[in-house]
Formats: sequence, C-alpha cells, structure tokens
Amino acid sequence: MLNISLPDGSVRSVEEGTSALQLAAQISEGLARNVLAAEVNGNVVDASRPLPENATVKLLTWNDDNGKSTLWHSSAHLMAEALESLYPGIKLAIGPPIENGFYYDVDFEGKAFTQEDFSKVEKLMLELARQKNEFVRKEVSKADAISHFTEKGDQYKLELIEGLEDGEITFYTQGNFTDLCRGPHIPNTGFIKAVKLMNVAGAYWRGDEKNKMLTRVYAITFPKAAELEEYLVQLEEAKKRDHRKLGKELGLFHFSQKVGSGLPLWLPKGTDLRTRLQNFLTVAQKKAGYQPVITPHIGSKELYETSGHWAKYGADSFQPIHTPQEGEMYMLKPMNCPHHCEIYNAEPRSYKDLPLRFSEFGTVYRYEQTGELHGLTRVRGFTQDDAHIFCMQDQVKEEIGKVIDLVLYIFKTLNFQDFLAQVSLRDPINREKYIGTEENWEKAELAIQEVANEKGLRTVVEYGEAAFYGPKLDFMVRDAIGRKWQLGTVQLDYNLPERFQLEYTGADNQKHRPVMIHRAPFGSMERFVAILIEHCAGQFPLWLTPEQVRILPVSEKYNEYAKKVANTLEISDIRALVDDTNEKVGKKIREAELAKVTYMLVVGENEMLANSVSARKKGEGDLGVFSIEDFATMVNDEVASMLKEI
RNA sequence: GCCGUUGUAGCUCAGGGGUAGAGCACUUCCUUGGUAAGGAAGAGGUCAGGGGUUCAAAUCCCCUCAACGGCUCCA
Repeated sequence: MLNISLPDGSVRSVEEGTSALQLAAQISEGLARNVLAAEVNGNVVDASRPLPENATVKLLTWNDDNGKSTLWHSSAHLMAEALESLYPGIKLAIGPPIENGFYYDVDFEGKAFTQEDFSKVEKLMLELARQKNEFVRKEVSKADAISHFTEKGDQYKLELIEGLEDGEITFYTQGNFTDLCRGPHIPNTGFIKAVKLMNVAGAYWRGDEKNKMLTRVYAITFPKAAELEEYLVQLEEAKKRDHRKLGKELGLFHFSQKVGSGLPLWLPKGTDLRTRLQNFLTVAQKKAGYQPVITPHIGSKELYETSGHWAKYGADSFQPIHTPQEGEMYMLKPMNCPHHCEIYNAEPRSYKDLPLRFSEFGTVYRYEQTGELHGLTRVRGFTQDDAHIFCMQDQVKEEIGKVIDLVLYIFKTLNFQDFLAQVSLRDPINREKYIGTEENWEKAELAIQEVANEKGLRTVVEYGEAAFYGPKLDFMVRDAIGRKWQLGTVQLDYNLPERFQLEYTGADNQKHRPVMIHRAPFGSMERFVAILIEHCAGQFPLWLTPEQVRILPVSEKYNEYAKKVANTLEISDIRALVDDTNEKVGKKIREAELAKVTYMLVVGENEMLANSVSARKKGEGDLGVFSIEDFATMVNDEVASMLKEI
C-alpha cells in the first residue's frame, strides 16, 4: 500500500501501482471525469502514471492553470495529428501551450495554409477527439528517437533530439500520431470538446530571424462547448476597449499616412487629456524634488558618439541630419539622457548638491521596424516623462524607493491594480557584456530587489534582461487583449557617468563619479494614454476627462441659458460644452452617453426660471435638480477626492 | 525587416470586368421638444498609389505604401 497526501492535509492509502486517475475515481466519479493531470511532489505528470510512495498529490482540473495548459498541450498534439492527416508531408516543429490556448509551428513547405483551411482542421480535430484516443507515453533511446524521425524526414524534431540527453527522451502517441514530447498529457482526447483555430502567423524556427520562417497556427480548446462561446464573447468585448478604436471614436489622436507611420497626431481632446496627465505628474514631481529642464529635439552626432549610442544604435536610427554647409551632423534625439548629462556638466557639482533630479517631458524619435508599429503603444516619435537622478552610490536605494513611491501614487490615482514589477538583472553566465564594476553591479542589483520587496511589490526576477549599463525595474501592465507592455521604468546606469566624465566633489575634497538613475513613471505619454484608454474603456476619471460636463438645452430657446451655465462652470474650473444642435433631448443624451461624457445637464424652462440644472450621470441616469453652484461644488469635490495625496 | 490578411465616402461596411452603394456623421430646411436615435432635401469617392492584361479594370495580375495578427527587435 502507498500513502498519498492530498492538498487538504489528509492521507489516503492506495494499492501499489495506483494512478492519480484511479485515486480520483476512489474519491469521486465526478472528479475522475475532470482530472486532466496531476501534480505529484510538485511536478506535473500524466494522471495515468502510477504514483510513487509517500507522494503529495494534487489532482489538476480545468480550474488549475497547470490543468489548462496540459489540456492545451495535448490539443497541440491533436491539431498536429489533424494537420498531418490533411497535409501529408508537412514538417512539425514545436507545439507548446500558451497563456490562452496553444500553437504549433509547422513547415508547410511552400504550401499555403490560410484561414480558409481552419474549419476543416477544426472538424477533423473534433472527430479525432471523439475517438477518445489515449495519450500513451513511451521512453525511447536517443538512437531510436533519431531513427524514428529520420525515417519520417523531420529535421526539426531531429534538431531538438540532438539537444537532449539519452535516457530522458519520451514519445507520446495518440491515435495515429506520435510526437517527441516531455509531456504531460491528458488521459485521452475525449476531454477536448470545443476547438477553435484563432489565426496563422509567421514565426522563425527557434526564434532566430536567421532561420527559416515557419507557419505558426494558433488555436484554443475547451472541455465544454459553452466555454468556447464565452471566450469568444470575451474577446469581442476586449476589442471594444482597444485604444486604437476608442482613440478614433473619442477624437483623441489620429495617424496620417502623409505625416508618416508611427507618428501620432494628437487631436484637441487627446491633447487636453495628455496635458492634464503631464500637469498631474509635474505637480507630483515638484513635490518630490525634481527640477524641470528643457533640451532640444536634435543633438550633434558627437554627443551620441560620446554616449555610445551611435556605435550601438546608429545604424538602426533615423539617419543624421546634414547641414547645408560645414558638414555638421545632427541626430534626431532618440533619448534625453545625454542632454541631461551635459546639464549636469554645466557646472561643478558638490556632494551637497546631490541628488540632482532633472525632469523633462522629452520627445524622442526612434526608427522602429515597420512591422513593430502598433497604435500608440509602439511609435516612432513619442514623449517620455523622463528624468535623470544623479546621486551618490549610498543614495541609490533611497532614490529608487522614492521613484517606486511616485509610480505607485500614479497607479493608485488611476486605479491600476493589475501590474507586475519586473526586476531585470544580469545574465549570470554572460557577465562580460555588462559594463561597470562587479561591486557596483552587486550593490545595485541588491538595492533594486531590496527596495522592491520593502515596497511590497509583486515582483518577478528576469535574468539577462538588464540593460548593458545597469539593472532595471519595469512596471508591466496588460492591454485589453492581454498583451504585456512596459510602462514605468527605473534603470540604474554606470555607463553614462563614465562616458560623460560626470563628477562631484566629495566631503573628502576628492572627485567622485555619481550614479545615474533613469526613470519614467508613465514610460511614455503615448503608451500610457493607450493603456489608460483600454484600462478604463475610454471612460476616463472625472479629473482627467476632457469633457466633464455637457449641457443639453431642451430646445433652442434655452441655448443662451445653457451658455450662461457653461460660463459659470468654467469659472469654477469645470470643463463643460453646450450641445446646441437642433435635436431633441433624447438624441442629445444618447450622443453624450456615447461620447462618454460624465455629467449631462438638461436645461429648459424650469431650470432657466430657477437658475438651476437637471443633472444626469453617465450610466446612472437622472440625479435630480441642483443649483448651478451646488452642482459645481459637487463636481469639484469629486475631483479633489480623486487627487488626494496618499 | 520576415510570414500572413486587409485597403471602397469623415466613420462602420455592402458590392464587384460595362460610368459607385447603404447607415451614421456633415450642410440646408421643417419642427421647438424634458432624460439613449423627430422629418425632408442636399453635398461628399481617381474604390490606398503606380504599372500591366482587356474593347472596357474599383473588380483580374505585378510592384509600392499603409493598417491589422504574429515573429524578430525595443537605447
């Protein structure tokens, strides 16, 4: 008999050779029907494998992330089986589960595979799923594995096998399909009840652009048909929040092919929103001891030779601007740091001056590859809410802490809760690509991690993601369709102070080198506004929204009174517009609701006589009658409470 | 940059080898209204750009550009 510990702390005795699936059946028939895999002593394995003695077992179902990914991994095999049957001779590469579903990279060898082919693949997959074919695991020797795939002529699998140790190679077979696979898999294909191929895309073999581009087929499966329907509805909902769609509908920004791709034009309402965000941050930064500076949009090529950016990114930048005479060369500013270094160098600095914090909403231009451009999140011209802090090494930790506070204040004010702090450190194997002393790096990496923990951030450490000049702390946020974007960032830099020979005189009357911290709480105005739009589905908080109030006269006879109300509100710093179109109130309300205006004020005979307004809140409806002054006070109080210090 | 898809009015889209369509938006007129669409008329397009095939191209073919979904990249 074997003793098996379950997550609730209980221990069960089962016969030797019992699998997790059989264990489930002993607990309940219903559970057994839902078990997709098992976590045995912390490892996810096939539910059909015999359990070892004294194992701690967690039965995984669709409600567990590992259960989901097991189903999707098995679904990838199912899709491969279907594809191979429909397109004999194709070569399969890899097919892992991903966050939402799975994909398989396939070499169709010149044959086209498009969306039109999806339905027949889906149909065959469901047909194969209904056969309830078991996933059978088999350990094979390296030699046997090689001969199997040599016979099949699958160079991708052979390449994968090359990197594996003999003795750790396993095959999984379901129906007529066998794949090289570590597993685990669901018991049989019958668990897959709904299938949807999502899209096809190109993907380089092994993620290297020098390699052949394969066809990546994305798909998702579910254990219930209803869940697929639900998922598709969810996707549709997410698309409604897309900042590109809302930006157009709300008149925030525009792209013109004539101006150039990746170069956003900010429309009046978008500019209003963006300016308000800038002002908000400017006030917060002033309190935090930042000094605003302004630098030009171009800088001499020499500046970037000094910074090292020319050598590293020169070829991939907008190319230098040549002057008509003299042969001078200037570059569009791709970052603000070198300029700020020269501001530091404008006068001799003492340790008493540090930390110095120079801030600038600095517009920069980067030549992004055409395929990279994406709405406002990836553009060629954008404005960083940049600042550089110059401090002594023993001030680093405190300064990072203050930056984190600033980022958290912003996120809290805007109600961003779902973010992850990514700590980017050196690649432990490849240390020579980083510049700076080992001692400083260690201090810096430790400082970032310590502060992040002290501030209670939910962090994930990524090795090898540090910049070559220092470690980073990035605040990652998701967009409407689940893509991750970096917003706020804090980066330590030991490189530029060296290259620009930055110095301060210490208490010991000796010259010392300061540490430089790059930071941008928003990241860039463009990306931040994009994420903000998606975050609040275009319904901006009252303090930020361009149009807080719309006044709706019941008929043209009350347009004058409506304008008077607007003027009164304007004096109280409330942003109000009058809808004086020749339409009925119902229509005006509809328009205002669709434009996501927070407050609507209906005014007519009654209001004009009583010097009042009939207020209505978006999504909530009629609020009743207010005097103009009371309404203004209410709005201003609401705004003030949103911007309270934390 | 690479793979794939798409490009028709300001917006959302239908159409499709034989002189360009709808709804919304816009302009004018009627209507003067009370909490999510009042009515009528009008204006608006070199069908992304260029080249080709054809008696005839928005439609078929090729190239370019852009957008979209990914890959690679992201100072």
